Amino acid sequence: MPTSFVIAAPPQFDFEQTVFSHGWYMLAPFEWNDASATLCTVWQSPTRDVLRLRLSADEGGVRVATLDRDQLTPDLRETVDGVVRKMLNLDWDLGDFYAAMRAYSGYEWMESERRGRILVSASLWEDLVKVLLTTNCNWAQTVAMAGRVCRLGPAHADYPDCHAFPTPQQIASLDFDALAAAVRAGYRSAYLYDLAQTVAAGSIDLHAWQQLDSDNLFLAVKSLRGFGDYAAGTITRMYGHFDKIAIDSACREMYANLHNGGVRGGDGDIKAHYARYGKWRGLVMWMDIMRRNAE
DNA sequence: TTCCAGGGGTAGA
DNA sequence: TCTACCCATGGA
Repeated sequence: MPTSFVIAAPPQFDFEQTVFSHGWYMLAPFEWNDASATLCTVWQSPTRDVLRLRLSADEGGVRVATLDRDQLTPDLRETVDGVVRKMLNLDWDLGDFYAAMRAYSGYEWMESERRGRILVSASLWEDLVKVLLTTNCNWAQTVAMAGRVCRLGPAHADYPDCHAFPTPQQIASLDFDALAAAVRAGYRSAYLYDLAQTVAAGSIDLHAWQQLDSDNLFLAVKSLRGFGDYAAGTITRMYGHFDKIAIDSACREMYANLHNGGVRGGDGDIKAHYARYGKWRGLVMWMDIMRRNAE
């Protein structure tokens, strides 16, 4: 029997706008159910229980159903609460963003549609892996590679096809050739293995990274092998810093068609265009990509 | 076959 | 700092 509870959300929160803030909802262990408008995921608790969580919109905020429990201990409920808050970035206050954007015509929809909140994974480690898997490949390949990585994670006791995302220790403990064959991520496999070993060895503290300011988080991500300006800019945006522009092929295509008459501009042109939005530039750029994709 | 996708590392200038 | 080239993978 499932049990559920509601997490209060800020007034600017919109569940589906957050879920669809980018393609993360398509990456395992996330799974969107269109008929029920629910986001399901599989999550491993600190005590190594593999649980299925189902998130949905609720009048009070977000309803969280734990499908494998008829009740939760206070400790487990607090931990689940924290993970869901993190995934939906419920602690972001976008009021200043909306207020700043009122000075620009053409962006009224951001506030009226309660856009700007971005879905992330249960852990920074998982987000780093997934960002790495977006580099230099199309989206279908990213989805496939993320699915294969997730299948290396711990399986649910009663649903063997349900896997939580693997921990760095689980990836690091694998033989590299076996990992590469299982994931089929090409040259990215070496970067994935490096990251897992670095985190597993305790050489970097990803919990501490989440307390860093924008510049230092950007530099920390860029210090990892396989992570450049795009990857670092994407991670900083997902973790609440918007003063960087993560330029990739989608950004260049969007800029050409939305702001430059169909003509491709240089990366410097793109940065110059978004500089007017100050500390919000990265979020405005991302919203432009989402708007372009929706056209 | 060739190109390229939600890029990054490296060598050489 | 900038450019050219290379890097596995898989779909178009």
